[in-house]
Amino acid sequence: MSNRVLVVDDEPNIAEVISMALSYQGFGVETAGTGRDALDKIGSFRPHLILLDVMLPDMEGFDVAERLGAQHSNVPIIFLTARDETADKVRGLQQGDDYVTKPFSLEELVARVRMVLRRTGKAEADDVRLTFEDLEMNDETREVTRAGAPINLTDTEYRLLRYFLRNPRRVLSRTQLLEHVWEYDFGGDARVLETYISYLRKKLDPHGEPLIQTVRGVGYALRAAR
Amino acid sequence: MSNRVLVVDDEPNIAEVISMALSYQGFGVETAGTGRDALDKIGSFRPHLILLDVMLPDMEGFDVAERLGAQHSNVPIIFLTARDETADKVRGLQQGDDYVTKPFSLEELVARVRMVLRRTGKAEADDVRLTFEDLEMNDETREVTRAGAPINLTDTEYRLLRYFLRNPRRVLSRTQLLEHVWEYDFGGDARVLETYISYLRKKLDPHGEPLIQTVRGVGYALRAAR
DNA sequence: GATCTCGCTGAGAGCTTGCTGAGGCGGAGG
DNA sequence: CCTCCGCCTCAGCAAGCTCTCAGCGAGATC
Repeated sequence: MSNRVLVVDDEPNIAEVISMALSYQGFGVETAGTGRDALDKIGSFRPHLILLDVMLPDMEGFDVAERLGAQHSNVPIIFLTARDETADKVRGLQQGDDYVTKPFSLEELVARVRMVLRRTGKAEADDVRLTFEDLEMNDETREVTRAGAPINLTDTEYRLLRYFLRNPRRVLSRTQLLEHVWEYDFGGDARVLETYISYLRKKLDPHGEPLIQTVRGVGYALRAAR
Repeated sequence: MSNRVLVVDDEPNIAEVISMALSYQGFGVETAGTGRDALDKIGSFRPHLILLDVMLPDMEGFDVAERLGAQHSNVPIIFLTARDETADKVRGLQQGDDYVTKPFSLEELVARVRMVLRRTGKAEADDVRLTFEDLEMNDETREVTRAGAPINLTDTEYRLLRYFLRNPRRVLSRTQLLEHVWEYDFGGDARVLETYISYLRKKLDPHGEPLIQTVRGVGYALRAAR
């Protein structure tokens, strides 16, 4: 059985996107659009973790958190908040809680969710070690090696590679990659992706077979050459 | 029992073509030409999914969607829209919704329909793996093998073969193939098809018996030689 | 068997898609 | 304030794919 996450956001698009990303990674997911709704669903769904938008139509996310605390003391919460609401504005962080500022990339969000679950000891078998062929990644130390040789990656390169490692062999579309690795409202030139694929290949391939295959007109896949 | 789809488009030709493609794939289909008509039929037909043209004679597709939301909250909608109406113009996407720009290939449309149904958990049996004789196709990784040997296909070759695999043994007419694999208003030389059949045979047959049979004067079929 | 029609395939033009090197910009750290 | 590093943009180049065309071969018809 996998961990359950309740997503509370009044923007259906956002709730949807987050929900898809999480269920893709094997989490059980339910969504709620209002504070009331959230409080209702907590009883039946019994999530291990709650993703909670700070701004909700009927009440502040914090109020939800407080009422929650009264009932189901120990469910950790990750708050979703706009970037300009500074960190200290996020009051009421209990032990185990965390927050993420919008806009975020789905990769980042999923990473936070895993981290909080691990921290609060509610995580299932954790996949901290990701491997494919002779490529290894440790998501706790952020170390990456190929055939034993250490590889230095920048943050973006790292998150891109991690998304590939979580979806090996599968063909990932440009859109999918941009949505997951970049911030979800990234509006810039889609060719960044190609640049980063190029960076990754340059760093990974000197130690062996090419691993990132181009599927022309569709996307990219992490797989061994044929 | 299979999934039901309501097709709403005021162009009878388009509605017809889509309807045929979907019923061919085992979906239950009804069509409506106006917004009023659509709202009427939803009650009796109770579709699992709605294909909705954005431009309708009596009202905007979005209005239909809104009224719908009021009544039958959770039916996902796929909007059909002209290519130049940019993505963000497609407002009001609810959870589970999607959109497709015209012109599209029927293969693409069917793929979207399946995806949305799967996403909203209303899908029937999953068909990610397609096989025929010793030929195998995995639609997630886009890997194709014959007798275990991997085969590299370009995008068009892949989509053509997939359509064959979804309709094995059946004789498929040129028109049918062109409509499904190419964009439905493809105006070019119909002989592309022959070229691609030739490409496919060249790639598939070295590993065994010929699989794509010509039915002279009619079309092609995927079946073992006799 | 002759003729005609339909289908097959090799070659190649043109276009789309992807790759990569160079550089500007901005933030972090000294 | 200056420097360095990582992120993103841009433009030119390369490669791959799609489609066209034409000539040939194989079936069909009489």
